[in-house]
Amino acid sequence: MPDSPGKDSDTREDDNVSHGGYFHNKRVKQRAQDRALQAQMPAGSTSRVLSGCTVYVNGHTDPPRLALHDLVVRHGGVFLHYLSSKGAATHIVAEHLPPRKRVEFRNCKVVSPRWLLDSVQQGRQLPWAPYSVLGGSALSAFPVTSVASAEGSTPTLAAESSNTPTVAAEHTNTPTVPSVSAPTVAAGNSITRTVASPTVPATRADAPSTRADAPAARAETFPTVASDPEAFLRSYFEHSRLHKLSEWKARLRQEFVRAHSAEPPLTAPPTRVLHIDFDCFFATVAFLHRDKRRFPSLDFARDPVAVCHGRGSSDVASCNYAARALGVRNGMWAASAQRRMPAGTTLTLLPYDFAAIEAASAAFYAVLRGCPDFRWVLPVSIDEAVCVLRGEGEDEIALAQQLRREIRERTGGCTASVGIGASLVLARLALRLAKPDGVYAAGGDPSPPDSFWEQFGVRDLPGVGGAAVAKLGGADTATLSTLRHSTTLPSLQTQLGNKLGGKVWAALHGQDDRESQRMLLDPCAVFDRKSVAVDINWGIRFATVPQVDAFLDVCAGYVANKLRECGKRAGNVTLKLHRRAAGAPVEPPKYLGMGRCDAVSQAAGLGVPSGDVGVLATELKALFRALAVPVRELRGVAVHLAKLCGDQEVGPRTPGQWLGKGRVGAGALPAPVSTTPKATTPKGSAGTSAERYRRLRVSPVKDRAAVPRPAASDPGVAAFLEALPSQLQREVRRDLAGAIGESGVGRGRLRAEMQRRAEAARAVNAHLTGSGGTLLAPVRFQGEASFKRVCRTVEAWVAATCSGNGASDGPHERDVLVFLRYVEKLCVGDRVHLALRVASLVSTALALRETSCGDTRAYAEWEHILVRRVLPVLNRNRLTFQTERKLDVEWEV
DNA sequence: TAGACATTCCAG
DNA sequence: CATCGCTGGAATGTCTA
Repeated sequence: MPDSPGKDSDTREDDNVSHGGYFHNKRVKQRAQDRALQAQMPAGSTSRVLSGCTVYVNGHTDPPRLALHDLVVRHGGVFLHYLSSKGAATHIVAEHLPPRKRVEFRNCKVVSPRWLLDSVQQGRQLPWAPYSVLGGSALSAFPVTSVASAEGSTPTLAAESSNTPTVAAEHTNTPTVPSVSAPTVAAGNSITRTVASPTVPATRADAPSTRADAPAARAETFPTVASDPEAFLRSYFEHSRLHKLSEWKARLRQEFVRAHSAEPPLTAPPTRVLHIDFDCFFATVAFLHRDKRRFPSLDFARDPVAVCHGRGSSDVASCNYAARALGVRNGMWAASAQRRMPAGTTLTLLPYDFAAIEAASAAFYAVLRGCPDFRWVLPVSIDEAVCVLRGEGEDEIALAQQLRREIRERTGGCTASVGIGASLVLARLALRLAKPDGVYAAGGDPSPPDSFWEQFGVRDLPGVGGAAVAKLGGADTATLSTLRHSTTLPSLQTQLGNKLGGKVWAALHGQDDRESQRMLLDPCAVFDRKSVAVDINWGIRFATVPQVDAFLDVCAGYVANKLRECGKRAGNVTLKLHRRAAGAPVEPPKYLGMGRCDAVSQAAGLGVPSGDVGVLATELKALFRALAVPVRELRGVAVHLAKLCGDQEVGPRTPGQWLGKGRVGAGALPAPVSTTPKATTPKGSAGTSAERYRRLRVSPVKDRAAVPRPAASDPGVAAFLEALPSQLQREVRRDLAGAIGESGVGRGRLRAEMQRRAEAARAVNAHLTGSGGTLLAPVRFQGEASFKRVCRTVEAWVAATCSGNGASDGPHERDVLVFLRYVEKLCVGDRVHLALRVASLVSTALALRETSCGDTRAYAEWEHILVRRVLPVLNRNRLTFQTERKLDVEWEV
């Protein structure tokens, strides 16, 4: 196969289309893998016979799955490792199907492996019907729409219809899920799922659209992280209350900043604030929007009601006051809540109604924002706001009652309560007394009387949670009244820490601490986003490293999109993983929950602030390998981006923001490190380590100036190194430090470090050898498939080409081509980290060589190869390398 | 001693 | 059938230059 530059042009187009989208196209990568595979095969053994076929293999087959993969790819087809939706494959290959699968795939072309073999043998795609595993008769064809959307660029349709003329036009609009019988069902696009009704009665179908035949709909397969990370995340977030809560809050804050950023901060804290929120919001909304035929006589005031997804280990998101009176609490599991019901009483479980919640919240905020008495309406959450009154003297209670009335009317019956006070903390405490469905104004001068404080415990104070109560040593039974007389500021600070101690002390005197006051004085500064994150700690179950990589790609896409939406870039990325705790059961009590876990995290500075998916994805994969959590033990994945700055602020020419710091332009070639002014070296590990690296590299060379060198290559290896993900940079530097005998690592840490690296090595090894279940074909270098041995070969090669006495000119062109090809295959074959590893290996080996012998010709030659030839290969893959640093390097060179 | 990073806690 | 355990921000502890 020719190495023509345009050979993956269609991939690039796909990339462009998907760039900036919520999730990027996984298929592109699969195809790239397969193309790489095909490129490795001898030219005579390939064909285009299966062109247009997208094949999924179900269950055990003869020949086995791997052989079929090979066959399909070899003959121009697309092989799916897993089935994201039934529309994704044109053919499902199986020997036989269990009954359940027969139902699931009853509208698909399910063929025996023989169909593939015979088609290839005869050199054309044979009719599939005679090979049908389901009996072949009168099967409806594959939905044309889904086939078309699955592969935009391949002429699938033509190939399909020529073989199966029965794909009649009548099917054009057949939905994938056959059970949606009513044509009036709203175009709920994406995945149709049967919403399990958590309600006690066994009857189903509470969903807004009525389904005549729900049981058939149940055959729908649900996306899992491993099988379809993108669909999993989308579906998960559509159903996660905590995700919604966070998302809504972020949106409200952003809207606030947009509307008020022009206004100056207040100079003095306001004297009166009003804290307002809905009573048991989710439960109220769920009740108001319940299926009235199923719950005709439900009485919200008397009957206990809770909102949750299921009935066992499902969290109670919200419950009404009748349920609370019986001991039900938010966050409790549904089964546990049920158990608290006295005999004869049942807890009614209602499903979430997120759309209705959003609508009610919109009405709520509309009422508040429309009130002329408020200087500011500060959003706290979807159902809660702090309103800052313009002045004093209004009739606060009357105002509050008026607002509550309007809110109830405009939300169709949601009640809200209002607490009023001279500070945030007093308004909040007052709100507690106001609930449910009331108003309370905290009075008293300068602070409320003991009778007010008597009604609270420490747990009622903002900022005081379980941990703080534990630190107070069971003081949770004391009322705030006794506490304010019995404690002192120093004792609180000893017990709770400086900040929280001070905060509690202030609260006991009816005042807000500095931190809380900031929200009143300069809300825009407080609401301005300082970090971006995605956390997934439910449903995380992986079997192989590539599955995790694919999920990290999705996460990177998600946070990158968030960054773009708020117009920011990140300077720092953290990967946080939850790992099943030793001794914890493999499957925890909560369905697909994380169970008992240990948390680990590692951060990486990006050097140049970035919002690029590729940069983020690369860093995340590197961090994942550094953390070395065995894939099967993973129970949670979180990505946090910090050190945000506006995306305008990162002009490509901002001096001092680049990694090298000293490198400002091609003309300003490296001043000796010793003379680099300290002040221009910004803080940041990348910068300081880079300095160290350069010092290390440069020092032992004597007569450098005497050798004519291309000006560009002077910062060569350093530039190359800096363009690597920070994790790898760190490793390379550690290697260097170790080799030179520099001991920058403490004793205890060293051991932990060794252990971690051993584990990381095992993880990578598992990935390589396929023992983790990877289906990737081996990539060979000089016939060698073992990465370890390839590394040794490469090292020896570098050594041989510049170990000379000054006579060596560097490597042979032929060898360089072979090496480049190897790196390229690694990249395309989804093993970027290995590509990076082997490339950094060369630079390390080189740096070591250079410090020990002065073979400058060969060294310069190698630098040239690294920077001008290897780096571009790495850069070519959008999702695997770092486009922005690439610019840096190219501009430099 | 400042700062970077890891970890913990809280809220809704 | 399950079930959807998020996320931003502050504070504190620890290590290093």
